[in-house]
Amino acid sequence: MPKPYFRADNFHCRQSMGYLTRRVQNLTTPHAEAIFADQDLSFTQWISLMGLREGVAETSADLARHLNHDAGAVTRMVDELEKRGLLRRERSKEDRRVVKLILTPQGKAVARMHVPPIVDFWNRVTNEFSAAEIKQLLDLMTRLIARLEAEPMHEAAPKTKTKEKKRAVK
Amino acid sequence: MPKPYFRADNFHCRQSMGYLTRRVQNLTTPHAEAIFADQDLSFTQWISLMGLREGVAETSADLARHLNHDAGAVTRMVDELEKRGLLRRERSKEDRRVVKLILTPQGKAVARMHVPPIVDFWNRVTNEFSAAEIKQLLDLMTRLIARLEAEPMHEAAPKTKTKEKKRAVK
DNA sequence: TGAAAATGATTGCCTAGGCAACCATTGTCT
DNA sequence: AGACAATGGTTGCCTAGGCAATCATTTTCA
Repeated sequence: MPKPYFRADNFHCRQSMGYLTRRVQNLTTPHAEAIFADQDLSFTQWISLMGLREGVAETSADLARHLNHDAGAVTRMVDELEKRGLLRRERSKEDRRVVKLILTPQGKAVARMHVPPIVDFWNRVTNEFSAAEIKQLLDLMTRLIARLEAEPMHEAAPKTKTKEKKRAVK
Repeated sequence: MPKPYFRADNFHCRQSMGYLTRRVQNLTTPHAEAIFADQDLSFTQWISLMGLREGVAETSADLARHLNHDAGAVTRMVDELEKRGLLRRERSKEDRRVVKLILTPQGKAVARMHVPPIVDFWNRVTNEFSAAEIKQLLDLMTRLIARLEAEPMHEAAPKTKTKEKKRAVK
């Protein structure tokens, strides 16, 4: 295991993972949303349809985790997509808690329809990168994602000294 | 200029820039917010203080662009930070529209105080990467950011055929 | 087994952030 | 110069999304 790369003394955000990844996101999102601005589908809705299409998610809870959104918010968005006939809900036989989300043919068509402008955007943005560099970047991010998925969530430090007896977390 | 890397036919999100960068963000944010959950400072507020500290931003408008947030929202957040004595506003002499945001000593202290847990987090996440790989990733993202900053925003296609006379954009 | 914990889905409520309107100031173009 | 566009900041209003409570179901484990 190599020694830590980042240091708290001499921290500079322009060379930090958090700053750079966040900046990429903050610059990308407005472009993506602008592409969808004149459509009757929001960027978030499209991502959801694509997630279902690609099997990355197949339930409401999957989408919530995937989008890092609240489960309630996703329920309401799914309501909307269902109302428009882009997907349907189907109670699972194996686990009767879960409701599977199934794209309708229209849903698949709408998802596919919006792929080209997004692909064009990324081709423009990466047009000064070699194929090897793009591949390198995708690979490194994929590995980073695997590590992030494995990272346990931070626990809040207890405010008072903890006694032997375990305290209710409230 | 190399030929386009991404293609709309055979699109797979797990090998797409948009999906991967978004996923990194969606996995990272909850961890960062968890670190701040028991503090009396939000992650967004900390980012703002750091942006001011590092000279990445020095006005409310800078912060709004930087965070990809609404200017109004930033005004209110700055109100809060000012009320807590972490920064002060100072009307610029050169351009009397702008209000410079100046960190107070307490503001600087609070910003610095929260650096270590974030740095630790990123060192844990990247502990299976070599220094060269981390550097490579940071470099590629930096170049990507430069291209994103240069990319012009998407214009909505006009709904009707455009006449010679330029139309008001409303 | 069966009690407690975990998970999925949904709803009501509330807040952070988006939108639009506004004013002040500066930059641009003729 | 002076008209008009662009920019910075602020406010009121509204909505998307977060939080918490609830119920149904499943999993865990003593």
